[in-house]
Formats: sequence, structure tokens, C-alpha cells
Amino acid sequence: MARPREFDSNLALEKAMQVFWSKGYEATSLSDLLSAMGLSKSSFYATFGSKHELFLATLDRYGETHGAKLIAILESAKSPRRAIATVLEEAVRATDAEERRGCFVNNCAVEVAPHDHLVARRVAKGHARMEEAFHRAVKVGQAAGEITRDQSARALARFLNNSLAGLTVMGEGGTARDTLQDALRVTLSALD
Amino acid sequence: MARPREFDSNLALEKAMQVFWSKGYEATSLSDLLSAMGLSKSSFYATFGSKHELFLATLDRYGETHGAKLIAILESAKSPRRAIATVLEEAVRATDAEERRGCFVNNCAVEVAPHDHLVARRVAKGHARMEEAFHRAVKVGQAAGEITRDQSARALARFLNNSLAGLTVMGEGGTARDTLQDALRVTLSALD
DNA sequence: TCAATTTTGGACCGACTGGTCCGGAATCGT
DNA sequence: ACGATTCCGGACCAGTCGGTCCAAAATTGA
Repeated sequence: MARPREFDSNLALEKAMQVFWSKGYEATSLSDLLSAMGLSKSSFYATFGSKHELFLATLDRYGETHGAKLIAILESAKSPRRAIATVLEEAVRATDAEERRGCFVNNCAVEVAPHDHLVARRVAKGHARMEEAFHRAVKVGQAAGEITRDQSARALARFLNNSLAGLTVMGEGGTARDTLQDALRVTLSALD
Repeated sequence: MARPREFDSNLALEKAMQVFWSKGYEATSLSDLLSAMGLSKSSFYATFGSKHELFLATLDRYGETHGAKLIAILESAKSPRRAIATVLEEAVRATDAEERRGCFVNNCAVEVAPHDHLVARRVAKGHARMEEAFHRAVKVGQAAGEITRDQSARALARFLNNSLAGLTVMGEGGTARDTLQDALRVTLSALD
């Protein structure tokens, strides 16, 4: 019995994430979401509860997709040093996109986290997972002699995470690619 | 002739900046501004034109006050190396404040700049001024032998600017002080 | 004192906000 | 074919949004 739902809720969630990522939380209206997700108000509220709950869900989704992808790169079998460079270069490359929207987690850290502890928790978790991934990569790299042992793996991981956040934010501000590449180059040289 | 204005428009601008800095552009309503600035709607529009024009004015003001302060530190007669450390430490220290609100310019880079080229221009200018200040400090430091000459002063300046942006964003996301200090320490060690 | 000038509070505007609710349509198992 | 169940479009809600406008009050130089 029961009529089956006519929309793919996973797909709708993905669409919603794209909108939030592009426009931010406050600037995204219900009708923005409804038209992007392609469903009616009733279905929206029945399925996702509210704009805020949906937002939390999109943040989670971001972690499971984009976040996981970066982490996978860091854990790839190739040289950890090279993997780290790839991740940072990815942030620089994103600057070329027609639409600069940075990293969803960092956007949330700036716009929403200070006033919303549920968002803050997710942001902190996202950062922590990236730090752990960097940490593992650095440890492997140190063992392989690719990365300096003058600094602890933990400190280097935190440093890399911080530089990555910087790149995404500077990129959103419109900083030229060359400028970011200079910053990236020095960042990587700190691993020597 | 003419009745003199009853409010200090500079003070009102300062109050408005504090509100925008704390809440962001979209989340700040007209009534938030009016009550913080202590003036009526008519005076508001007669003096500042619109919410958006006021926002641009507060961004300019931020550059002339907070931005200039950081630049002054970088140009202080003391050791440039020490001055650079002070500026970065300042970003870490800001994390302790009852309200984490990061750097107004970086907040704008994330929330507004991607969709508003007037804001984007001001953000770019703010970043450029910081880069120049870092650049001068690095050059002096290199001449004094405090800072490595393995990297160009320009690249180091861009690297420092990027790390600073990272610290402010990570701080807003709730990152622990120790974590930021690790990142800071490695950043400074890259100057060796 | 008085006209000129400017500021002021607040009424008012249409549009839109996020959110609720209901009646009809669609699809199921039987 | 039919009752049960679920979905969906859209009417509707009070509140707020940014912004305009005007009449009254206040302060000026003369």
C-alpha cells in the first residue's frame, strides 16, 4: 500500500547542498531550495523537517562526499608527500571555476558556526577528520623520509590543515592564482 | 542655519561595523542596525543611503582601523620577525574572545565577495595591503638575516598572508587554541 | 521673532520570509 | 474495483524584510 515517493531524496539533498554551498545559509530562501530540489513545500517539510535541519543534513553529506574524497587522496598508496600536494593544489585549482565558492565546511565555519553550535560541531568534526588524514599522511611520509622529522607529525598536520583553509578563503576573495601558488609552494617547502 | 545633526556619524558607522562583523551581512537586519546605531530610519537612509552602501562604508572603515593597526605592527621598528609573529599570535589570541568573529575582511571574502564585486574589490584591496606589509617586513627581515633567503620575499609574504587567513577561519570554526598554536609555530619555522 | 533649513519619529509600502495545513490526486494491496 | 495510505499543489499565515515618505519638531541666521 501507500503511494511511493516521486522524488529521489538523496538527489534532492545533493541539490540543496549545491545551493547552500553557492549562496550560504542566510541568502538561501525556501523557494531557492524548492525550485532547485524540484519538490513541493509539503514534501519538503515532510521529508526534511525545516530549512535548518536540511542544512545540517547537507553539511553531513558534504563530509561524506567531498570530504571523503580528499581524505581518500591523502590515503592513496602513492607518495604521501605527493598526495598532500595534490590536495592543496585542488584548492588552488578550484579558483578557476566559473563560480568561486570555496569549501562548504569553511564557509560554514565563517557564516554559521559562530552562532549555531550544531553547525559548529559538524564543522569541528570536519576539520578534525581532515587533520587526522593529514596526520596519517605525514607520519607515513616521515617514515619514508619524504617529510621532515624536525616537527611532530601532529604539528605538521595542523599546519597543513590551516594552510588549506587559508587557500580556500583567499581563493574565494578573488586572490590571483599565482599568489595562491606562491603560498602553496612555501607551504610544501615547510615539509622539507 | 540648519539644524545640526544629533548623532555622531562616525560613531554610528563604528557601531554598524561591529554588527556586520558579528552577524554577517545577510543575517543583519535594518532594525539590528538602527538600534545599534541609535538613529531613525530616515536619518539612516539620508546619511548612509542603503544597507548595502553602509556595508561598503564599514568595510572601508575596518581597513582604516583594524587593518592599519596590523600593518603598523608589521612596520614597527622592532625585529620584523618578531612583528610577524605578533600579528599571527594576535589572530590566535582572538579565539579567546567571548564572541568568535574572526577577521571582517575574510568573513566578507567568504560570505559576500563571491556574489558582489564591489565587496570583492575591497576584500582584494585589503588582502593586497596586508601582503605588501608582510612583504616589507620580510624584506627587512631577510636583510637583517632573521628570515631565510631561500624563498623570495614575495612568496613568503603571500604564504604568511595565507596562513593568517587560515588562522582566522579555523578560529571561527572553534578550533582549539593548541591546534592553532601548532599551525602558527610551523608557519614561523618556515621563515628559518 | 520669524522664515529658512534640516532632522526626526513613525506611518506606510509591497514583497518576501519560513512554516502550516488541507483537500484532491495518485498508487498501493487485496 | 475499492479502501487504505501517502503524496502533492497551493492557499494561507503572521511576521519581517529593505525602503519611501511626510508632517512635525528643532535649530539656525537675521
